[in-house]
Amino acid sequence: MKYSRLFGKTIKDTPKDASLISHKLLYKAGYIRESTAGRYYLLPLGLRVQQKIQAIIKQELDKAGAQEIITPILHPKALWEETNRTSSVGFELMTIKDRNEMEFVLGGTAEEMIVDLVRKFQLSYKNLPFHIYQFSTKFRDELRARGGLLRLREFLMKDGYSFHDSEEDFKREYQNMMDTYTKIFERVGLTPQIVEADNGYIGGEYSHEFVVESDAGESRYFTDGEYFAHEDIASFTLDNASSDEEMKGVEDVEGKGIIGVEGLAEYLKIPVEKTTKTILFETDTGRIIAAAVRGGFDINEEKLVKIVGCRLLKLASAEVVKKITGAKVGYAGVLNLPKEVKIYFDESCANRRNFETGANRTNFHTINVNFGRDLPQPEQFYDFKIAKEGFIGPNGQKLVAKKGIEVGNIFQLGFHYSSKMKGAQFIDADGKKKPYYMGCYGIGLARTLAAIVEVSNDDKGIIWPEAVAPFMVHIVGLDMDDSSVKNEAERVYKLLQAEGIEVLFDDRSGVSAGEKFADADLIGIPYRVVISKKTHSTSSGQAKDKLEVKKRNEKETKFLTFEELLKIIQS
RNA sequence: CGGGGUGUAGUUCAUCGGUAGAACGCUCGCUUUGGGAGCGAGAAGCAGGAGGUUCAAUUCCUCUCACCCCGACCA
Repeated sequence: MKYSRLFGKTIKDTPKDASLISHKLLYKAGYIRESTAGRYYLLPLGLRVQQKIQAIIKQELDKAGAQEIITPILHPKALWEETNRTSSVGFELMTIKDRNEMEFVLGGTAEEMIVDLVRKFQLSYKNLPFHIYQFSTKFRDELRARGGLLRLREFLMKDGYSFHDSEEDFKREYQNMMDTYTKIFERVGLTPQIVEADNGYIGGEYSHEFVVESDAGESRYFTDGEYFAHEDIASFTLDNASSDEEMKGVEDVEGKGIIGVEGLAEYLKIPVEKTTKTILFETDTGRIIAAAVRGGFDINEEKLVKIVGCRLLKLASAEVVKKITGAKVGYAGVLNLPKEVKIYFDESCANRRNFETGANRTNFHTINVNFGRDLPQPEQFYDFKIAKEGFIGPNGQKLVAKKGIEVGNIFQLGFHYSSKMKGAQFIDADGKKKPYYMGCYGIGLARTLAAIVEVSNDDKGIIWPEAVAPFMVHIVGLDMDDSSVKNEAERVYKLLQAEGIEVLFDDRSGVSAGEKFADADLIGIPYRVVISKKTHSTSSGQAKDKLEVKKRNEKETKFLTFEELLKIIQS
C-alpha cells in the first residue's frame, strides 16, 4: 500500500475528549474515527488490525473443533421473551419493528438465537457435542459508552456456544476454551489474567474473565498471585472476631457527630471489629431493608441484591433514613427498627460479644449489644461483604486489588437456556429427551485491539506486535523527487510484496524526513526501512545492496541485505 | 438514571450584546529535505437546534439535542 493512496491520515491534535492512550494513538495515527458516542468507524489501518485478530481467533477456534456460522442481527423479540431476558438484561435492549409490526431485538448476545437454531434439528446424543461460533456486530445500548474502543455500543464480537449431553463433557470443552483463549491472546500479544467472575445477565453458575491488567480498564479484581477473582465474587477469609467474653450491660453512649467506624472505634476505645455498619436500602418495589456488616467491611450490593431477591437496591435517602430510624444518617443500628424493615446480617456480624451498633438516635451509639439477649439471634447470616485490598485470600495470602480490560470471557450456562426454551432437548441413548448442557464464550475484537495498544506503546506511538500489525514493513522513502532513489524504493517495495510481505510505502514527496519518521513511529509498524539519497547514493560510500532497517521496538538501526531482512521477518 | 461540564473553521481554542479571530491542518507558489522546515498568498463558519428578551443575540433567558467527566449500571 502506498501511503499517498491510503485513506485516513495522521494528525497532530487529538480531540479533547480522548483521555486513554489507546484512544489518542488510534485516532492520531488514523486507525479510527468516531461517529457518535460508542460507535466508531474503523479506517483501513484499523480494520486490517481487527482482521488480523479475527483471523487468529478463527484459526485457533477451528483448530479447537469449533465451527463458524452466522446468525441474523435482528432477533425475534419473542425469543428473548421466552427466556425472560427482555426485562433482565443489563443493557437496554434496542428494538425495531418491520413493516408487519414484527418486533425485533438488535442482538447484543445470541444465546436464544443459537438455541432456537439448534432446536430446529432433532439432534441425538450421537450429534453431541458441538461448538458453533460467529463474528458479528453486537448492539448494546450502554448507559455510558467511554474510553474510545473500550466500551462501545456497537462492536464486533466473537461469540461461541457449545452443546453437551453432560456436565463432564462440558467441563472438558470449558477447559479446552480456556486453553484456546490463552493461546489466542498470547498470539495477539496479550497476557490476560484468568479471573473468576459473576455470570451477570448471561446466566449460569460460574464464569471466567480474561482480563488484561491496565489502569484504563474497568474490571476490578483481586489476586494473591495465584487466586484471581472479580471483586463481585472474590472470597476471603474472615479473621476471627469471635469472643466468649462475659456479656456486659447494654448502654447508650453519646458520640456527637461521630460517623464512620474508624473514628467511632477510636472514640469508644473498642476494636473496629466490634463496631457495626448498618445501611438502609430501598428496593425496586419500595421496600426498605437494612444490611449490617462488621466495621471494616463494605457491602457488595451485587451480592446483596441476590440475597434479598430483588432487582435493584438503592441507598435509602436521608429523608427515608430519618423516617425509619428517627435519626440522621450515620446512627442507624440494628436495634428497635420498625418490624417491617428486614435486617440482613453479614456473617462477619456473627460470633461477637458486646458489639456496638448505631442507636437509631442522632449522636448516639449503643454498646455491649449481644445476640440472644438484646435482639434475637438471626435465623441466618449471609455473605455480602466486598473484598478489599489487604484482606486474606483463600490461600492465606493478602489480596491485592487490580484493574484491567476484560477482553474475553467464558461462561458455564448449564441448563439455564435449555430449560427455559421449549424443545431445547436432545434424544439420549435411553430414548429420552434431555435438555442440553451448555456453555458460551466471547471475545470483543475492538476491545482486544484497544487493549493491545494500551499495553504496547511509547511516547511516540503504537508498537504493534508482528502478528496483528496492519503491515509488516514500513518503507520510508526520502528524497522522493530524486528519480533514482524513488525507483530504488519502488523496487524494494515490489520485491517485498513479491515475497508476500505486507508493506506500507511512504512515497510522499515534499514531506520532510522528520514528519515521515514521526508518522512511522506513530503508526507503529514493526519494521522500518529507510530509502534515501544517503542509503542509495553510491558516492556516499554506503553499500548499495544494504537496507537501512530499524525495528519499531528497538533503538539501533541495522544495515541488512534484502535476504537478511527477509529471513528475520519470516522467522 | 443522579451530579457536574462543554457545544464557535477539519482540529485545539479565543472573542462575549453591535453579523467572528488565532494556531495547527488544508490549497497554491517559491525555498527546503535524516526527527513533525521557512516565506508568501488563499479557501474555509447559518457560532448544535428551536423559542424568548432586545433597536440589535455567538454572547442574556427557557427548552431541546449531542458530547465529555464523576457516580449508578454493565460486555
